[in-house]
Amino acid sequence: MTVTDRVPMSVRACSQLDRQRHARPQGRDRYTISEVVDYTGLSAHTLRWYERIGLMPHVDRSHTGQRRYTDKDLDWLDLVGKLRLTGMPVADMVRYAQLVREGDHTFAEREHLLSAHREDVRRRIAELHSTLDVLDFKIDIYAAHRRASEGVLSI
Amino acid sequence: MTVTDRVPMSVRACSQLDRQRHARPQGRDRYTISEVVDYTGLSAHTLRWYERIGLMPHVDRSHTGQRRYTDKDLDWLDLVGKLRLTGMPVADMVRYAQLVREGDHTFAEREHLLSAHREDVRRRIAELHSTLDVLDFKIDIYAAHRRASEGVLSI
DNA sequence: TAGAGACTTGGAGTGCACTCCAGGCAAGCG
DNA sequence: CGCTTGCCTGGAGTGCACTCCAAGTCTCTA
Repeated sequence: MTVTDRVPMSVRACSQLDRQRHARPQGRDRYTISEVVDYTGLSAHTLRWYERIGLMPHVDRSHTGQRRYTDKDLDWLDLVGKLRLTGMPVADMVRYAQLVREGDHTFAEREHLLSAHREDVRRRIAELHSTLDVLDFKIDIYAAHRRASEGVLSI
Repeated sequence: MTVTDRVPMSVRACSQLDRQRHARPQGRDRYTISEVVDYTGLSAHTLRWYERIGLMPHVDRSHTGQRRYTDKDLDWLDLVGKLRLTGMPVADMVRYAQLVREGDHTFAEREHLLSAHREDVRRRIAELHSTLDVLDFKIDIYAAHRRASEGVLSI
């Protein structure tokens, strides 16, 4: 019985318009953190934090210790972004990342985790639709009032 | 570029099953806080907090100072619950409550606020659908692997 | 080779939406 | 009359997901 299911504002704000505002720089396979920032829209802080909490599958480093992300990392961040959009708790994503690291014998549990989440997403879609009905109803009332006061109905 | 769009776990957990686990006690029109807790699924803490932040349209009191909610209050809490399900920030709901208190001359702004939110909800539904596609894809892979290892395809 | 700008770290801070606590009042019951 | 139960208050605490800071290192351009 508690809170917690967020979809970052940032995500909502950016989702359609600046999606892929920077296409993936093809084929280099060793991206700096700021390139990944441009690509994903996440902040560098957040990327480092993801790593700290175990949400990234071991990011490579340059000889001086700077992060170098691969195409595989970007693919992973795409998936994480999708899951995040649906409000999957970070803890669940970390669990999934853990399973991926553990190897093929965790396939069953991964499937189960994703299936459960899919059910959740379906339920949420249904909830949102039912809210849309309420919004439509309310908005219709206000719109009717506005049209009336604008004189459209006063002929 | 920041967080914040929550749908309480509580809400998601309760939404289908124990919806209306306690039907509205008809016609009394003076409900105690614990009756409202049963009806809405919100905690008493949360109900008092809603009032404190201006999300409730002035709740009546008994002669000893205890809250007495009306049917109108329950209707309002239903709407708030719907908006909350969609992850509308509490600040926005407070703004809406304010407009309602201010009277009919705020109809236009209320319509605008709800319309903007409706767009938001529609966008979120679309996002969720696109995530469903990704989940389906992933789950198919795991399921195919499982079937293969179960020998279904080894004939 | 100097300076700007990008990168590193651990840990502290932020904002949201609750959630709980201490201390106290009021009503009903044996 | 004492006891339990339900309610009241302001303010502090919680959990999540970031977000920022300080202080230092590295890299690139002029």
